[in-house]
Amino acid sequence: MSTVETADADSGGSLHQRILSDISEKILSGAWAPGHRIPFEHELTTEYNCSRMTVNKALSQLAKAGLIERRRRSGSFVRRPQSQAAVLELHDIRIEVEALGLLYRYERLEQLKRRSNAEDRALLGLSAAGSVLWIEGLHFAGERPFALEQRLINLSAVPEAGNEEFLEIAAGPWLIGRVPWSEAEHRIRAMAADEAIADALDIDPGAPCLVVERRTWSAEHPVTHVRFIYPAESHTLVARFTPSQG
Amino acid sequence: MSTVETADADSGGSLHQRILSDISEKILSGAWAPGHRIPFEHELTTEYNCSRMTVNKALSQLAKAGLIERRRRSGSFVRRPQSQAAVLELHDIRIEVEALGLLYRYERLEQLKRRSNAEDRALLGLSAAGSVLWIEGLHFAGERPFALEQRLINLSAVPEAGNEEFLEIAAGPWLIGRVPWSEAEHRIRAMAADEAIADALDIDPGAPCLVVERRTWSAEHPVTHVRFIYPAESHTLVARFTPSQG
DNA sequence: ATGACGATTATGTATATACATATTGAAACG
DNA sequence: CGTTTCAATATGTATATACATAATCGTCAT
Repeated sequence: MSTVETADADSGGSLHQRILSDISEKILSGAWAPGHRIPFEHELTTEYNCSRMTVNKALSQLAKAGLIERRRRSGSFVRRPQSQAAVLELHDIRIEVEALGLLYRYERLEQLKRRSNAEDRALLGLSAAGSVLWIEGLHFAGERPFALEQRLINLSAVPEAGNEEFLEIAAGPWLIGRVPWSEAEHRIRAMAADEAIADALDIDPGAPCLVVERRTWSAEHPVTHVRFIYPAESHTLVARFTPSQG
Repeated sequence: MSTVETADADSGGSLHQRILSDISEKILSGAWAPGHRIPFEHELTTEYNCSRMTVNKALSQLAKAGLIERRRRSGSFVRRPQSQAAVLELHDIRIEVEALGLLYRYERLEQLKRRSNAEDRALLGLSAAGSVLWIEGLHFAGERPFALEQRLINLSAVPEAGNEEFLEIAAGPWLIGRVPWSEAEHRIRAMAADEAIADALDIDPGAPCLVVERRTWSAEHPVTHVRFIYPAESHTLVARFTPSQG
């Protein structure tokens, strides 16, 4: 009953990688249904003629990826799909526009330094008052407005931003590189354009827009809140979901 | 210069877990900037007084998570943030509605078995003709329509679906559990409600809607294409982005 | 029957060791 | 001076081994 040996689909070269992909193939194809018990480590050990540590490495990764569930004394089992989580790629708008083969341009509409009011603090998630920077700008694709950006920057977290004039480059790309690593929360919804938005985006008032709001933290400190408003025709978000395999 | 020993923030108990969280804390806080060289494995070995395998396990995981980059002979380095990828949680609509404290109800509007036409094949990504199931249904939150669902099921992949009447349970929950594991692609956009949609959702024609389209494959076979149409007020998608930590 | 208890078992973590591999830096050479 | 060669080095992978831990099963006493 010795399997493999000749390798089905060598995916990475190392043994534990092959064990991993062999098993995930069985699960993803449905050959091993949810609830099915995966061979014990010592069985795989003889099947692949390797040590338990090698098998363990593969199974641990499968468990972390959420494909299997491991229970002491009982064995490892195929989990049933549950968390419908998808990976949403959020590109820089410049990239997005240039991918369409159009000329990108950014234009600042308004910029204002002020002491944070209650609404600012709510948006940023701040408890104490402090100064913030408010920026409104337009992203163009060719001649057409592509997206309206409304941004609030917490100057306590990024004081250098107070000295910048975001005239022709948006604050987003500027912030990346300055802020080390970040956590972010996105909210996506549809909205009807009000007068001001319709005017800026050159669309009809009441026309549907896609709104993407992002709140960003770095090391627990709120950094920025930004709202992108896209005319419905100009943008589609794409998210992919694949069970495992980093 | 011996650090830790007493443990800063025990996050999981095991040593390699602590090493991992110690280092990721340094990176995420910005203490170790992008490009910074992380101590060599043998240095961490003496710092934590453990074997190289233990250190290696932690660093390998950090590398897989994308926080660091490892180069032979040179060492490991903090990567700069790049791929703005966020995890989008897509819950079952029933869950979504019940989380709002409202009564959930599903009502089928239309169901039709037919031979796939060109549009069906484009939506599902099928090359050959075959029979498909078309279903339209409404999800209610209390008395109000919450979302309109338009679904196409590839009966070659899920023949049993042809015998079902999706009268009071939506096809989504039914498909999960029947289809082993899946890959999915989502498209999210805004749209103005046309007459038919406005009528079904009891909103004004032209009102903004959020549209989520999902294509699903299982073991390379197209399974279903579904379009959820939400009135703008009824739904906000939330996506979170955190650099690492499984 | 039922409950307590200990043996068994599979996984979880860690160790010391070994060799492979890629890359760097320096020495040797033309 | 430029090139080749080689040794040093850090990571990558695998092994055999050890003990910890949790869950299950059978046994035994109540």
